[in-house]
Amino acid sequence: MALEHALLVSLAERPSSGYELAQRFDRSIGYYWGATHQQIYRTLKRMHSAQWVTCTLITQEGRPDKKTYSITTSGNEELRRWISTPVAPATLRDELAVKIRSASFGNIVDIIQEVTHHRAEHAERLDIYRQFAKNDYPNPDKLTGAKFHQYLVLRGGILGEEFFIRWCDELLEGLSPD
Amino acid sequence: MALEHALLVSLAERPSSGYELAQRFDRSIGYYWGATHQQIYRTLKRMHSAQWVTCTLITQEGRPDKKTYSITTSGNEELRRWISTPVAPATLRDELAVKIRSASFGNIVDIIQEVTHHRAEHAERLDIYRQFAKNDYPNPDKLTGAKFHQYLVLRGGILGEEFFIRWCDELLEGLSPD
DNA sequence: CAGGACATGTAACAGGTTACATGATTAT
DNA sequence: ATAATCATGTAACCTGTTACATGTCCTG
Repeated sequence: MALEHALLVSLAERPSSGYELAQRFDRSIGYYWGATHQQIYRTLKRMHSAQWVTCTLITQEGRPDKKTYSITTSGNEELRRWISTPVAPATLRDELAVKIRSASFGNIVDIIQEVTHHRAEHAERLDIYRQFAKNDYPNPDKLTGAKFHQYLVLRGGILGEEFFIRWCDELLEGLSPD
Repeated sequence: MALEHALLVSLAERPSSGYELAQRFDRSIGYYWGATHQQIYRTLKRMHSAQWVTCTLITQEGRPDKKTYSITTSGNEELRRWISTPVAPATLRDELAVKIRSASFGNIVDIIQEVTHHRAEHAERLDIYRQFAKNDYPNPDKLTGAKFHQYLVLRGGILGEEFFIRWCDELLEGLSPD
């Protein structure tokens, strides 16, 4: 399961609370592997039972207490083990495709509208990613190590949104409201 | 939920058994919305309770009996309703991205090998889709109706696999075994 | 004073995966 | 003989989503 390992990587980079991890999953990591805070809290608990992480309660004043998780030696081992274990290549899974296939059985105008909306959302995400690339990785050629790997993932996000937009454009070109 | 509606479209095209639907999900439909036979049987049962489909037991000789499902009027209504109800745009979800991000914490050679393997699988799928396009849709400009919509979905599959391959190429160019 | 940030959680449910089970016919 | 195709299912499990719950501090 990738969520556990995504959390392990995050914790290997720096110890964090569930709340902080959830925020990082909204930015950056979550761009290719989403998770809600509930999922994260639940998974952290399981990882704690497995002793992949330790948990320290930090009492704070003026703010709610928090729990800071850190990766353990056995968590690091698990991460290495997982990295060297092949996973299945991703498959596309877009509900829009199901709708396109059923276009003849419904209202074509509604479908065109929806494709337009999807295109806009993908374009918005692409914009965010490009901003991100510009601000955080201005000189990608000079990057090394973890930072460079993060950049490669961001590139995946950019190429992915470009693909979605191109497909939406083909759809809009092909579908006509007759 | 898209699986129900993908099955409704399939049944709107022609009445089928769960087994036949599972096969079509291996080909064509499953290229963008996968489902195992267990999922399909379970979902058909639910759809039957909802009266979106009718079920006829066909006794066969020399072969196991089968159940043929057909879409009902209320199933057609549900399909139309769903088509006109917006769904969220797809998000990418690739475990490979998680691995790339954790590349510094594991064996880089293993990761390069895995990217190579993913690239090969995506290239294989792309090949299949292109064959499919060539055989089943030789003159896309002249297509109309449902057949054209199917072609547009296949285009999505082709563009998607091209994207994955391009990303894998960037990864392989960027990652070096030091 | 309202709303957002901080911080963690329970509970119910929906959807997807994996393993196991059965059993006839046909092709190699 | 062995495997593949046809055909349907149960059961357990894992993952993901949605709603609800609590309570403080800070900012506008």
